[in-house]
Amino acid sequence: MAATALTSLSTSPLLLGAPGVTFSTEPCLEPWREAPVQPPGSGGGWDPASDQSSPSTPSPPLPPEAAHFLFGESALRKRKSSLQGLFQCLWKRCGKVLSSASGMQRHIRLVHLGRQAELEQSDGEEDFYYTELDSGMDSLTDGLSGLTPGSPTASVPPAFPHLEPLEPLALPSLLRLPAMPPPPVLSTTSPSQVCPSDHAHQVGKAAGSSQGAQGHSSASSQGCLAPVRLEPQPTPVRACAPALPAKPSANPRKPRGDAKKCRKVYGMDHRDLWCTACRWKKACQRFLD
DNA sequence: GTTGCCGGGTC
DNA sequence: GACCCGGCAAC
Repeated sequence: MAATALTSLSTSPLLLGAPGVTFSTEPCLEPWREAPVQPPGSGGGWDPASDQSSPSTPSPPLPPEAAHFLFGESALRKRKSSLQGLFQCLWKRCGKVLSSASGMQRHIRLVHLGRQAELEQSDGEEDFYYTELDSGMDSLTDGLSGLTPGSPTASVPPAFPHLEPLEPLALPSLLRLPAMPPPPVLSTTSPSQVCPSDHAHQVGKAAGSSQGAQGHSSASSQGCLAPVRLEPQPTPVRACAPALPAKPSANPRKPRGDAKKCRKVYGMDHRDLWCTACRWKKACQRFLD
C-alpha cells in the first residue's frame, strides 16, 4: 500500500505541485476547530452511537475544506477520474452497489445526506461513503480502517515511523476524533497498555492540554498532535522495564577505612580490649570510618 | 604480609 | 543471638 501510494505520489505532477499535500501539524488545527459534530446536511440522520458498532460504517465526514486539505484537491480529482468497476455504498445497512461513481455519489447525496442531487454540486464528501469494489487499493484501505479504531497511537505501528507522509491513509481513525469523548479519554484510553511512567506522561499531557484550553480547542489539538507521539521515545520504554532492586549480594566490598581499628590500636596482645565486632572479625564498631 | 570484614558455620 | 573462623580483597 505504501509503495502504491508513493508511486502514485511520485508519478503525479499534480500531486507534487499541490499545496494541499503538505502535512504540517499546525494548520490542521483549523479544520477540526471548525468541524461540526454532525456532517453537514445530515439532518439528524447521523447517529454517532450506532456508527461505532460497525467498522464498515463510514466515519463522520470531514468538512469539504478539511478533506481537500488532507487529501489534496487533486487527489480527490484523481481518485474520481480513476474510478472503475463497481462501487459499493458503505453507509450502514445499505451496501448498495452501483456501476458508476457518479451514480453512487448521487445515491449518497439523495438517500443518506438528504441533499438535492441536482441542485448541489459535489464537494467530495460522498467519497467517504462508498468504495470501489474492484480496487485493491480501496480494499486495502478499508481493511486498514477496520484496524484503526479510536486511538491513533494504537493504530499506527511504531515500527514504520517513515510512513508518516502517508498519514491520510489512516484518516478513518482521525475522522472519528471529533465524535470521540473529550480529552480526559486520552488519559483513560488504555491505562493497562502503558507503563506507569508512560501513563503519567500521558496524563500530564492530557492535563496540560485541558488546562490550557478547555473544550473543543483541546480536542482539536489532540487529533493533530497524534503524529508527534509517533516519534521514537526511548525513555518511556526504558522506564517500562522493571526497576532492578539493588542486589545486596552484588554490592562490592566497601573500601577499607582510614581509621585504625581495634586490632591496630590495641594489638593482638590486648585482644580483650577489642570491640566485639573486631573480636568476631566483623566490621569495627568502635572506630567507625 | 597485614589488615578489615564478609559470609558462613557452630553452639 | 553469641561466638568463631575461612577466605577474600585492599593495602
